[in-house]
Amino acid sequence: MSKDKPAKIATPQPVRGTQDMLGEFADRFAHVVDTFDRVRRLYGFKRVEVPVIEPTAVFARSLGETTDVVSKEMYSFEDRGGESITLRPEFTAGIARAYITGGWQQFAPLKVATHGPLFRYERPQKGRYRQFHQLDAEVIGSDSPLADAELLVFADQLLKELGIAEGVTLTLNTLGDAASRDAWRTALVEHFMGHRGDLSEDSLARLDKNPLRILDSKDPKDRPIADSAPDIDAFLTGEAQDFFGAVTAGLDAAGVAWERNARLVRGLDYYRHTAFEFVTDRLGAQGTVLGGGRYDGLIEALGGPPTAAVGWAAGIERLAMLVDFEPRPATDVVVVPMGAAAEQRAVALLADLRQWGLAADMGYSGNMKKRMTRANAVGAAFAIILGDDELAQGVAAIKNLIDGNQDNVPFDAISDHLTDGLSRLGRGPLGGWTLFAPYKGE
RNA sequence: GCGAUCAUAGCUCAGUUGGUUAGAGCGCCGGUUUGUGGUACCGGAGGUCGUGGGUUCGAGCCCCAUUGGUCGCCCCA
Repeated sequence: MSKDKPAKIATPQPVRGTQDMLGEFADRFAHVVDTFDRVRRLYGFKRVEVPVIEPTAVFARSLGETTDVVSKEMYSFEDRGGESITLRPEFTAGIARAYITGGWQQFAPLKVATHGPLFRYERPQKGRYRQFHQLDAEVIGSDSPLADAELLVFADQLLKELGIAEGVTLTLNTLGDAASRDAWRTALVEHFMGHRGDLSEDSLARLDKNPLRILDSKDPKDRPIADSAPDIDAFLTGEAQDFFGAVTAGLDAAGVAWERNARLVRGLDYYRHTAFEFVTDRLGAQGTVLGGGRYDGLIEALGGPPTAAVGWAAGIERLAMLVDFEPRPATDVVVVPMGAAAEQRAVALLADLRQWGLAADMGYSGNMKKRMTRANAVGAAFAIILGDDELAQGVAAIKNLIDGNQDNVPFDAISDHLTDGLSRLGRGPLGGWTLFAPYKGE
């Protein structure tokens, strides 16, 4: 080992497509989750937690072996016991598995919500990560269109409370029941076969794997062929038609705006009937902010009893990017002690402030000037200055950092002084958010 | 898996056809103000120009490779 040139330690880089969040984006992220958690209670959805890892079969069987997610995007590995384990690429399959193995049939119809990290081995780009995060809501064990409608009204209210509903539209389609879907699929394959030569390369591959996906192809070559393809409407059974009608009637009754998009399909195999996406043009190539649909066949495909279910998921990062907000300053009051005696008294005062519900802080070190500078930098409304002079008089010097006024306040009047001052400034006593968007708080 | 594009200080960036000691703003530290922040002025620290090769008398700049970021295709939230 050389003494004058120690080998430089190479810092490990973060895994591609993962992100560290600090400051503003972390605040936005938390705000999305907080809002979801509040709204979800209004709709009676229970919080559930499910594992981040599942046996690979949970996803392979439910999403469809040929889907991209399963065939090339899963983080799978063998554990020490030789079992194939996969980091969840979505929530629905794991929740369906839990429903079966946990005996949750007894609670049907069951409304559950969760959120957390998901993993997909994809090329990162705007609004797309290898570890990403979703909000998720499911209604399991009901074949009523009221469940579909309720879920959509829930999603709509969530987006409104996040203040992003204006740039986002709900697009809706039906894939029909199994019989409708099969008949439609056959007709589509026939139609596309007739135009084989004119299809894009990607769509030729889709013709084998998932012909429905040709319908929403972005390739201009495909558009005329896709646009002239038959809609599902002609193939819908009477029941399927009634079902879709009931869903849209529910939306209309609840005042939720929607658009029919007959070209909207879903990539995963398990979807039936209702399929929907809330889309925006503000996220580059990633238009979908929240998506889902009905998946009546999934639980059976996992070996459970025939069970109807609907659900949706929303990308937290994508929502967080759309949210337009100003974080409220995190600290209201900063305590500035001078000298050892004052610091002891200040520690006691700091504990009181926090117990009164004020967002209060005190630096670990620094002279007065430094501490005042920091108090200002964090956006505090008040600095409480404690030195020997104040201790001798039994007062604290409280400086209003907004208008610069300073008062000597007896210790027993500090609480009232601060509370009054904060309310005059429009700051509530507890940490919260001041939003441009309508947000009513708890 | 494919394509485009970028990489210079903690951050955002400038760097002229290749030419001495690589610059700015912000931030940080110190001072003007040894008990007072936000404005102003003065000073300071901080960079092996992503990494490795090559061309050249000479490379931040040109060439090749590699890694990473960003954006797009596929697919998806």
